[in-house]
Amino acid sequence: MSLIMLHLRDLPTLETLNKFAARYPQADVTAISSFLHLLRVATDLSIALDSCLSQHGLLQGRWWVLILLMREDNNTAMPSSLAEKAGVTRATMTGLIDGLAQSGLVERVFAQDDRRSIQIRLTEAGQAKLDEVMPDYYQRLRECMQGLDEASRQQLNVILDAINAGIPAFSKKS
Amino acid sequence: MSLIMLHLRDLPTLETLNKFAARYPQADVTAISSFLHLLRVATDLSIALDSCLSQHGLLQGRWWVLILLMREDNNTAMPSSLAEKAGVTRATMTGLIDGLAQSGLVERVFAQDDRRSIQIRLTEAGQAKLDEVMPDYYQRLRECMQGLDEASRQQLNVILDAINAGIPAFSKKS
DNA sequence: ACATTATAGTTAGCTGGCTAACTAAGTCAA
DNA sequence: TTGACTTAGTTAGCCAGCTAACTATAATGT
Repeated sequence: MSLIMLHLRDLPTLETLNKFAARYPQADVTAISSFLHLLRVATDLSIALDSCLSQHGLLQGRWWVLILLMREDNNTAMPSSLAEKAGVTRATMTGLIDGLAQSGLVERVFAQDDRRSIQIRLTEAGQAKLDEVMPDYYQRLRECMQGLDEASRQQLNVILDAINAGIPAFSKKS
Repeated sequence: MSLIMLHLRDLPTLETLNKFAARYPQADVTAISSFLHLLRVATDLSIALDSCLSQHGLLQGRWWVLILLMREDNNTAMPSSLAEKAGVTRATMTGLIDGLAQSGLVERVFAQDDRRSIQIRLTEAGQAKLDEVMPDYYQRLRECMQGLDEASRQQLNVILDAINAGIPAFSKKS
């Protein structure tokens, strides 16, 4: 589950935005500004998450697979289901599982009823790794978000939903 | 300027969050929820942006370089300056410039005073490409954000600043 | 003046995504 | 029942980032 997005460092000044808006009348200056700000903060959060995980020898993709497995009742899921939930291709999931299996954090269990499919199971070592990483991750996240009260968090969710609703208009094919 | 981040598709339900919070008492459920929501929407926005740019034969990295050049007074900048503003390494910028130069959208101009450094200049074709892409990008972005009034955009900026202030606590090395 | 250090850019090789093509196994309809 | 289709997983090869090492040039200090 890696996402490619802008690695913005240098957000435009209001002056720059107005210069561009003068040439391109379609520009909605506050929309652009909020959009870039959102991508920028999300980028930095993602980098911070990488930094946290790397201190435990994990990367986002593999970490997320472990979490998805722990969510399951018997800590078991099919690769195709994991791929879908993680938002990666099945090919990518094969690679993630290879890495996790090599580290002993998950294991492949062959199904007897359908010999095409296999089950991926979180091992004890995998659970132990999560028990090491998650408290650190949750503690850091708690501290990161502590400047935001419940009302602001709620507001943020409402705003994000509104933006999300507009995304089809952004990515339309025409 | 590509950023690696979660490609989250399957956000946890409240039930799942509570299950994790029961095992890991450090968990701050609303913090986790808002954090993942933010990464998810940013991810989808980035994918939408990719989709828009690809219809004009561009990728985020190269597109951003063109914009940075257009921001400059004489449409000219040094590779190292571009790298810093784009948030990529100089090595990556070399590759971006190679691609843009091959497409004729920028050109390398050798400096006479310091023979180590070169200047990158936006060509007429590069400006024409921006004049093709930016109206489409701005129009799509306007439509995407049209569900958000000015007050909400302002709120979003305040919230993002608050989160941004907490990022050092997230990525601290200890 | 000349050895050291710093700076600008490039190259080589790694990584973790991706798509497309493939194997193997199950399903279904003529 | 057998040929076409679907599904699960893997493999091969591409791409755009990255780091580390390199060349060339400039600046600095003794």
